[in-house]
Amino acid sequence: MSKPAVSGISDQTLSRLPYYLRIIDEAKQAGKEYISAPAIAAELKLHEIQVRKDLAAVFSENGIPKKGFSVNKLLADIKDVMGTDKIKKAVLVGAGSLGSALLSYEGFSEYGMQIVAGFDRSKKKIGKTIGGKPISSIEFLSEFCRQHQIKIGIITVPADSAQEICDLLVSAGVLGILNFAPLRLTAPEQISIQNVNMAASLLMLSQHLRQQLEAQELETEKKL
Amino acid sequence: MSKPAVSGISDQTLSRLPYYLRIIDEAKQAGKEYISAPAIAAELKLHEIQVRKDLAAVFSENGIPKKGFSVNKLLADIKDVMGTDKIKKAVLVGAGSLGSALLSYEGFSEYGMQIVAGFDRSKKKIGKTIGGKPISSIEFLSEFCRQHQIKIGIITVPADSAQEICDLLVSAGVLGILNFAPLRLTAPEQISIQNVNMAASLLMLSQHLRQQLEAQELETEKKL
DNA sequence: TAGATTGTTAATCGATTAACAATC
DNA sequence: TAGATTGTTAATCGATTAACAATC
Repeated sequence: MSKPAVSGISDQTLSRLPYYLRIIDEAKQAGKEYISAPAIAAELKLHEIQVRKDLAAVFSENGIPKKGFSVNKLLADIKDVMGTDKIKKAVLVGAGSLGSALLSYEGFSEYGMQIVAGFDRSKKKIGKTIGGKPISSIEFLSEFCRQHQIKIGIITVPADSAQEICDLLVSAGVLGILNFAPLRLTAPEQISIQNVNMAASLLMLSQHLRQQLEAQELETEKKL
Repeated sequence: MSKPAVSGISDQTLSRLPYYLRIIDEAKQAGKEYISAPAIAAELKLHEIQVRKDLAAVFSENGIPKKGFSVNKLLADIKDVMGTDKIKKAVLVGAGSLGSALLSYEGFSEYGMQIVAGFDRSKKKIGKTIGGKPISSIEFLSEFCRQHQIKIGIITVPADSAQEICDLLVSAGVLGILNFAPLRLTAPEQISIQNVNMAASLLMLSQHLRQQLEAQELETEKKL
């Protein structure tokens, strides 16, 4: 709060915050007042220096040599940066299997987001309720976003129509887009687009897996 | 196929392959025989050189100056690297809201993975079927993995029990883990762990959003 | 005081981008 | 041939890691 910081936090650091949050929260539960970078690093198998740098980026005060960082203050600052306190409303477009999945997923609120409505083109979906959220026709998307001051849109439509939906969201005043479609969307510079691609995670996994299996086969061959 | 390459592909490059695949597939649909790096780059808003390097990493032949890369051969090579052809079986542990979501999600097969069974501790879940997959007690996890030669495990349990499940999976012969719990798991070196953290994506999104909103407010103030 | 831990400044590393000669 | 596009070698950039003085 006291630091102008906010903008100076790298995406890499941001992506580690949820991990820190958890560890520090545990420390609080355990009644600890201070926690040190080496302790956190050990827990997360990260480098001590990285943790120190990350904490420095979000922490409004300084750590105390020999003791570490105030658990309570760290928690407050991290939560502040994460913006967990003020829940932001979002709409989701594309109630297919992934879309339905996300509509039913309750974990978003933990990170400051709440999906308030779903939209789809299919008449089969329109009118239904998924995960407690009503599904409406895409016709009403713009109107809804404007009326409810929606700033976040989640795109779970097929790649073909993703750009079109993106344009629609942007024209309705949405500023941030969480894109699950396997393409890179085009939008004005001030719109922030986060591409979530599980395909990539799967690829990396199966790549490593393949290497691992090959290594195992080599081992077996040697033994024979 | 002809290159030993496989291991030399960076995670960064891997994560862009799904995008390339899509563009190149479109080119094929359009009847094109060749596609150039600049063309792909323009489509994806990437740098031409990056595309060239990425393609070089996966392509078993060389591109042809002035023409570009053979669409068919590129497709074959990318698919080969992605291992999309041979579907790998996976189990999912933790049939909560995210777990159920993933069990119902059909998109994994597109990237070479198929969830064949779900496991949970809750008696409410056990015996049910989600997304066509049976949910069994965690008791039977090890046995199932061994019997079906499962090499991939998906963890969607709460952070508290994630490590325990991870250990269980590893002892049952699983080699790759897709972890959705917000903590970093410990496992023997040869086990590949991919952490999917949507929290991070959400954080980056809301961070940019906040900056954007602040910028807008400044604009408004100026006008007043 | 001594030692652990901090913040800061410098070195390393990997990925991206630039420059350029080779070639169809 | 001329020009577009390739592959390769070098420069830049950002993030991670190391080194070290400051301090509770």
